Amino acid sequence: MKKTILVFGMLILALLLLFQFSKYAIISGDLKVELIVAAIAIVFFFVGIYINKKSLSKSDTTIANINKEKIKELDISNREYEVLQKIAEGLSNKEIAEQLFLSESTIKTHVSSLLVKLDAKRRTQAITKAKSFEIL
Amino acid sequence: MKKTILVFGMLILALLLLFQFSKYAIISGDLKVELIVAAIAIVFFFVGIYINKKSLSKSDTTIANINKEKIKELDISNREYEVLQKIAEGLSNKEIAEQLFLSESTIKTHVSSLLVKLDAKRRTQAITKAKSFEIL
DNA sequence: TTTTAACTCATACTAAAGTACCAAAGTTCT
DNA sequence: AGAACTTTGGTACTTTAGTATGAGTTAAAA
Repeated sequence: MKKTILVFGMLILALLLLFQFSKYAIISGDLKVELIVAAIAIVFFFVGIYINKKSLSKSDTTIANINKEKIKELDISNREYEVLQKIAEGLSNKEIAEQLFLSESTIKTHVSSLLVKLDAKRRTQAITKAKSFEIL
Repeated sequence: MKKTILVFGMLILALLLLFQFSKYAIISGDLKVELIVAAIAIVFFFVGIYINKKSLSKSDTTIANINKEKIKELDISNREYEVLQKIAEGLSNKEIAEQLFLSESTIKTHVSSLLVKLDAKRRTQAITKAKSFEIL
């Protein structure tokens, strides 16, 4: 967040400087008009691209924010969420157990409570529901 | 495709006109320098945004094209793909059988061959692999 | 008209997945 | 320290999933 503000601030500052410089250059006639116009065009072209990308990634972040709230809303614990992610990766209970250094029965417990909390009958349905809740 | 080329052509033409006009305006001194610079900046800013969006939507289309080719490449038949989609929706073999008016054993046959073709051990892994292949 | 490929279905298994119930150990908050 | 919750794990059992194999049907291509 702070980073974004800083970057945008710097950007605006740079643009204002460019603005002032171009005005000065045109009036004093040090540079050719074409060059200045082209420079402004190019700079603002890329600024447009940059801003657009920023706003797109911002909307992604917004979705990511909804996620965490939804997870809390569904009362899904940290471990359960971890297991959910592994399920979505296509791992079996045994493989998840190995990766998290837990027993398979523990994974089964987590999976069962996940299915209840997500109102799913199967792990595959848990994946689709989780995605519809924008949790994954 | 033709539409895109047309739009881009018009855009470039408009920009060249703007370019020439700004040159004329600055030299003849009809308009204030600030206004012209601001106008160029704004126009190119939005052009940047526009181009960026175009390129993003283009890449989406490309991904959609890869899909069908990849399905053929993996030698996945129509029915198998249909079953794959149902799996991704989180349905059980029984439910898929009911929806497609087939027996459960037929679905099992399709699922098994899908797992082989996608090189997956489980239906959940089939989902993730299919998505990585941009098939779903 | 064969042949090929896709689609269908069955049986008999094995292997996972999932349920139900219980219980101990560890955290966190008061 | 005690309450409340999370995490962990076990047993026993039921239900799906998945494999292997074989076989009949259909539609299109050679």
